[in-house]
Amino acid sequence: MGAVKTKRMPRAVREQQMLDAAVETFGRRGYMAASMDEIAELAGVSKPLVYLYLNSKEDLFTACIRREAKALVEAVRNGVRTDLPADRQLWDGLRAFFAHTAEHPHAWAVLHLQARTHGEPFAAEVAAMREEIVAFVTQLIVVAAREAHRDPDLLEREVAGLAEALVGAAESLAAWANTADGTTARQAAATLMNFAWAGLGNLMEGRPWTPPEA
Amino acid sequence: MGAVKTKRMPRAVREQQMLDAAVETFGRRGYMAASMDEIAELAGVSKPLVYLYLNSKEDLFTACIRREAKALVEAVRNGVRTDLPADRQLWDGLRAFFAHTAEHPHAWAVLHLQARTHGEPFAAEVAAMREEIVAFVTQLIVVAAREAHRDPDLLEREVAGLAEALVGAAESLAAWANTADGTTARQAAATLMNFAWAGLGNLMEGRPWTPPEA
Amino acid sequence: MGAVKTKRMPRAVREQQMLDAAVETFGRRGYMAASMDEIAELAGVSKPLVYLYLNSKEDLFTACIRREAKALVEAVRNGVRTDLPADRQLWDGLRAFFAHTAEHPHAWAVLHLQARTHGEPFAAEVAAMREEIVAFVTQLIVVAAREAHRDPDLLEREVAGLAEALVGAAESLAAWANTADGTTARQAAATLMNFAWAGLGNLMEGRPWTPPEA
Amino acid sequence: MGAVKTKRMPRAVREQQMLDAAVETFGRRGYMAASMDEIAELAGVSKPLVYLYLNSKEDLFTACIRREAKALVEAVRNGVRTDLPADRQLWDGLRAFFAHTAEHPHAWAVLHLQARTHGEPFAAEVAAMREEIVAFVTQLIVVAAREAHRDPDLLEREVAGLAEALVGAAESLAAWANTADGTTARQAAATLMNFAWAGLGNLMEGRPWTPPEA
DNA sequence: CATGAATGAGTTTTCATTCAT
DNA sequence: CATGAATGAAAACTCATTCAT
Repeated sequence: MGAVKTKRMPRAVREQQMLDAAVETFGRRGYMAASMDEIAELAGVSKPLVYLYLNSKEDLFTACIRREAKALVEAVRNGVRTDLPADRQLWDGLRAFFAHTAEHPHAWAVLHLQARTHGEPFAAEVAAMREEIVAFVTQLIVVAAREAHRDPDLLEREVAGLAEALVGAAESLAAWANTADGTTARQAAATLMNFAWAGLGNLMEGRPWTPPEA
Repeated sequence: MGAVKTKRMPRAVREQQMLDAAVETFGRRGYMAASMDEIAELAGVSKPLVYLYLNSKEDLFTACIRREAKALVEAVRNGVRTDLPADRQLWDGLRAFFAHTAEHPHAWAVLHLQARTHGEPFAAEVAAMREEIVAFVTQLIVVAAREAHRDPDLLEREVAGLAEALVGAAESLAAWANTADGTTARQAAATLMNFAWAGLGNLMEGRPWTPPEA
Repeated sequence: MGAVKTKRMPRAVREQQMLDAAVETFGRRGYMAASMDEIAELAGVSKPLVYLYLNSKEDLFTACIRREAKALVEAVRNGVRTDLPADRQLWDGLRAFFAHTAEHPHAWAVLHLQARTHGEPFAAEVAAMREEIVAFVTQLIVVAAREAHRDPDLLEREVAGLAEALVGAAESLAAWANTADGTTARQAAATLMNFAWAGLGNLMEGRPWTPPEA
Repeated sequence: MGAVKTKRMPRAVREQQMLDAAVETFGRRGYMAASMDEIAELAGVSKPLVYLYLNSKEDLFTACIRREAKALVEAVRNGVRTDLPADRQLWDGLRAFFAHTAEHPHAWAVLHLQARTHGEPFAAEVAAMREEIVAFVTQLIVVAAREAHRDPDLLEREVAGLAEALVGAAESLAAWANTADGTTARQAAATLMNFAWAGLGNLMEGRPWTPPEA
């Protein structure tokens, strides 16, 4: 599984290999239990090279978080077409989210578990990403309320908590969805849409939402 | 801060003091960063005594998880009267949950963050507790469906995911709720009830839920 | 040569053994080149014990400097009887100094070479000791001038430099004296007395050397 | 601060730039703490080039010592006119010595502190230079004795120690003199002349200090 | 029972040094 | 010539864990 020991690679490439190895190791073992030795070996390089390029264990971890946070947000963004109705956007976003976390379980472990468990420098990094997603969801809810011709002011005090709960539920279901095979990713999204959108709709109007194309 | 150094305490008491110290230290520093030295000192005993009673760091951590998992489940159980309607039970359970996690932040950190972040032996321990709670919620949903004269079989495939999502949302909101003061604990429960119950009700019937004695 | 590996010694004793080993190693190899491994092995203990008792390499080095500086000053002090005439005091002090440095070459290397070569924290420690000795010598010169019924005010501006030069010369001769056997220690003292005291006498009798042109 | 990165310099020039950088770095940081990376960067060349020209850290350090020792001896030599009387030669030599060490503090640190602190290969190098200076001073003393029409044989056994003490005092005063501004360099020389020459004169006029009790 | 004394094994990190291009 | 890429070896420091008393 370790990369083929090719010699003399350009720095940018080697750095990505190191980050790959680091994400896997941090995700598997946890931040503290992961040793730089193991990461270096998995990356197929010597430890000094890891330090030369990434400075320290902390910096390496931060680099992992940044790369994976960016990748996750982009995956969700790319899964959504902003010209579609809000419910469709949420549905697509959820599916992209579950698909990405299922495909990159170590990255998800780093973001969801490790980064939050090891102090401010790292937690803050992930909190920023999370806020971006919560903001996206919040905006979707507001748009949905507007589409339903509801007065958004009335909902405003609830929206923050709702978005927070929705994102929390999604994060929680990610682990659940990733246990079984790919089908469940879609199912998870469906479950959550029903759970969330129907609830929201009920708040605002009263009609359950159903996933498109069966 | 450390317990008063009283000599000759019965073993059971000493063990609890050690677990108190361990939970606080594990919660504060994380499993790996917590040192047995610090725990022993905080407990007011010598290190060999910790080993005599609790065998190893792993066993000590496991003992912490077990004790706190049990305490949390009991807190939720004690907050609920099974002779009341399902929605009331859920509402009471959520409030008890948020109250307990707010009162025992280190214990909650151990269960929610540390235990899940450090490999199977510990994660499994917490998963067991979680399943107990999910089962409780699942049963509440089934009862609610029955109270609403709905065919529970029709819902069965959804119920697992719903309960999972509800619990996940609750866990997620626990951190959110614990940031501000006690009022928010209640608010968190209310938000979650609206989010969840209204959605469920919608699925089954179509009536929003409102907290009692607002 | 390493201490006999006796187990379970009281802390105070072990600490002295460690300092012995550290002084020898620092003196022999230099501060940076000395490894904690080597010191621990020479002391006949494991490295963690060295850290447990002396905290860090820096602290260990500082402890060495303090102990040896104190020992050297005390050796000189004990060699001098303050009720004797000034020249006799200087003679006795010099002999004590040369004897002590000859008997503890590693300690002298630590104080004279290593401590001054590795930055403020350490240099300051030695500078304090040196000032104590310079002050002692300065006072002897003043007393000698008074005994010679000379006006000390006239000399005041010179005395600082003279004491400094005398101490410097002594430090320099210490290495020279330590090369050969014990006899040379006495000879070194005699040489220095001749060098210094005769010069001082000349000064006080009003026959200073004056620089050419201006 | 680093030399301007000009391409294609003749080897001799590049080597001098490297030595400049090395002397500064060794003087500032100490032999062990100085890293080849820092030296190469300060010299404005790549690390392999340093190795190509100077072989190893040890060789580089030795080259520094040799160059600076030679420079110091030459500075003293050039400051002295051998056709003048001995005391004048000593006075001029001391002034040249203090001036050179004040102007090249890093070089002086390398010679006086670093080289002597890091084992035989280097200490020997400096010892050679020192002996050259001691020999020069010894010869001056002998000449002075001859000028004073004294039998030099009588003094022979003392002269070595006197020269040693004089040089040691000078080395010691170099640090002292370099703390304040240029004026003190001259003062240091004067102090030392007074100290030394007067003492010598005393000796030769037959008024040596004699140790008590034989 | 309780503890001061002690350590094996492992951690992160740094550095002098060398190739392949 | 010149350099970016790469590493073997070792250093300081920590920690869970155990005896001897």
